Parts: sequence; C-alpha cells; structure tokens
Amino acid sequence: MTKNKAKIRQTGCPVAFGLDIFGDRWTLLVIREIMLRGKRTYSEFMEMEEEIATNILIDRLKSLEAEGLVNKERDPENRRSFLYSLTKKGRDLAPILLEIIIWSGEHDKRSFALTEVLKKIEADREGFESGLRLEI
Amino acid sequence: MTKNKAKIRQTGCPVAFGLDIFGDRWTLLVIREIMLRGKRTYSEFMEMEEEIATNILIDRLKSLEAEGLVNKERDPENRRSFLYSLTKKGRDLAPILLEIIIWSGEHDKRSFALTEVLKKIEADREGFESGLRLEI
DNA sequence: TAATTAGCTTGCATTTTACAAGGTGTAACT
DNA sequence: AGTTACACCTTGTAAAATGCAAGCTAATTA
Repeated sequence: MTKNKAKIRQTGCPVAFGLDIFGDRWTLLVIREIMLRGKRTYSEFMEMEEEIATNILIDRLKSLEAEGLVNKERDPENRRSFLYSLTKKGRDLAPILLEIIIWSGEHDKRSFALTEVLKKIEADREGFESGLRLEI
Repeated sequence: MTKNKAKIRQTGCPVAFGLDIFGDRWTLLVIREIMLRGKRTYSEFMEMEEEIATNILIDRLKSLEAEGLVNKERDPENRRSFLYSLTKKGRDLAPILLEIIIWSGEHDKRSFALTEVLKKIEADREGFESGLRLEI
C-alpha cells in the first residue's frame, strides 16, 4: 500500500478524516463497483470502464480492507478466487455516493444515461439509498 | 494548474465525473473553509490547520474557478486582496460535505469536537444544510 | 502434465504533491 | 519620493503517487 500513515491529518475535522480514507480518484469507484454493480472479485473490478491499473486496484483493495470498509474472503465455490464485500462502514458510504450522483446529475452537461436514476432517486430517496446499503 | 484535461474520464458515470473535479485530498477542504468557516481570501485559506502548500492552494483555487465552483473578484475594500466565493455549483456540494461529516462522525473513533455538530444535523438536517448553502 | 484462470508483484517512466525560497503588485508609513 | 509591509502568487527541486508493461504464483481444468 502506498498510503503513508504518517501523512494522515490528525486535525479532528470530519471532512479531512473522510478524505484521508477515500479522497482520491479511485477508492470511491471501487466502492461504486461493489455497491451499484454488485461486483465482488478482483477480475470483476478490473473490468470497470475507467481502466484502473492492476497495482492501483490492489493498493486500494488493501487499504479499503485495512480501513475496515471491505472484507476479503476466499470464494467457497471457486477456491482460486476471493470475494470482496462491504462492511457496515463501507455500506454507510451510500449517502455520500448518492449525493455525488445527484450533484453530477445536476451539473454534468453530458449527464447521459443518468436521467432514469435521478428520477428514481427523487421519487424515493430513502428507498434508493437503503437499496444501496443492502448486503448482496 | 496541474489537472490535466486529457486525463478526464469521459465514461458518463456521475461518480467518476464528480471525482474528476473534487476527488483529491485538498479540493473539498478548500470548499469546507469557504462553506463552514466563512473564509474568502488566499491568506485565510493558508491558515487552515491542515497546512496546505502555497502551490497546491493556488492550483486548487484555479481549478475550482475553471470548473465554475468558485468566483474570484477583487476585494473592493482592499484592492490588493481577492475574494473567493462559491457559485451555485459550489454551494450544491453542501449535501456531499454534510454526508462526509455524518459518516466520519459515525466512524472516526476520535471524533472529538463533533458531537455538537452531529446533534444539530440530526435535529434539523434541512435547516443545517440550507445554512451551508447560504451566500455569505 | 500442460494450459488456463485469478490474483497479484515488480520495475520503470510520468505525473502530482510537498517543501522552501523568491518574486510582483498594491498599499501604508516616513 | 523611498522604504516597508502585505497579499498573492511563481519557481525549483525532492519525494511520493500513479500509470504502464511485463512477469510470477497458486489453484483449476483439459
């Protein structure tokens, strides 16, 4: 893992605390893959359209595990694979992801393929959010 | 500005869109300074407890301005100073900041100095949020 | 036992961040 | 008018993170 614990900002500010854990270009995309797309394995994460590098992916998976946001276990049905899943701490990121989606829906001029999701969110925010939080 | 436009991920995903703009360790801290602490000038931002470097601060201010999240204008009362303020697009980050604060309040073991704010948020989330969105 | 699959690890180039020092424009003081 | 100070940056260099390509290991299948 490249994230250096000595560089963590111990100011007590909750915004800084959060950013120290997921304030980068990739961590929340991995969370998105699990939460919104039901992905669970390294190979499935590698298929994300944003083309994450192998070393970056494993780095983020390790730090997510170290921070207690995801669990890693052997796949009982395929012993050469591992299953990553969100802990409660990880699932609790749902509202943050949701607000990012809403913000981008409002401010991304391209904003394609999103109208449907936004309508769903507006119609039933709590239902949508608790859907995200479900264990798969 | 170091943010390279060629590196922007044009996948249409709203999470990726948001992260391309504020997915780093500093951008949301600058927003926090304006939104939660009423700061408006370069020197005021430099006083933040996390000790941002001068080149990083100016880089983030420029990219926030380029993305249309903040406005920059001369201070009419002090012609050698500039005033930075949030646009609507910037103020609309309030719910994201709020959810980060809630998440950290629940998952930061240290979590000091935060209980009061969290109580306030729980008691009146909408009131708190619209407070953040106000133009100062 | 050879090939394939899944999950990494490693080395190196590029980019971003961090740190320290210096520079510019506006205003205030002498 | 000249010096000092303030506010806002700019620049150079070192360190760290990211990106890219190749290779490696353990479990499974042919």
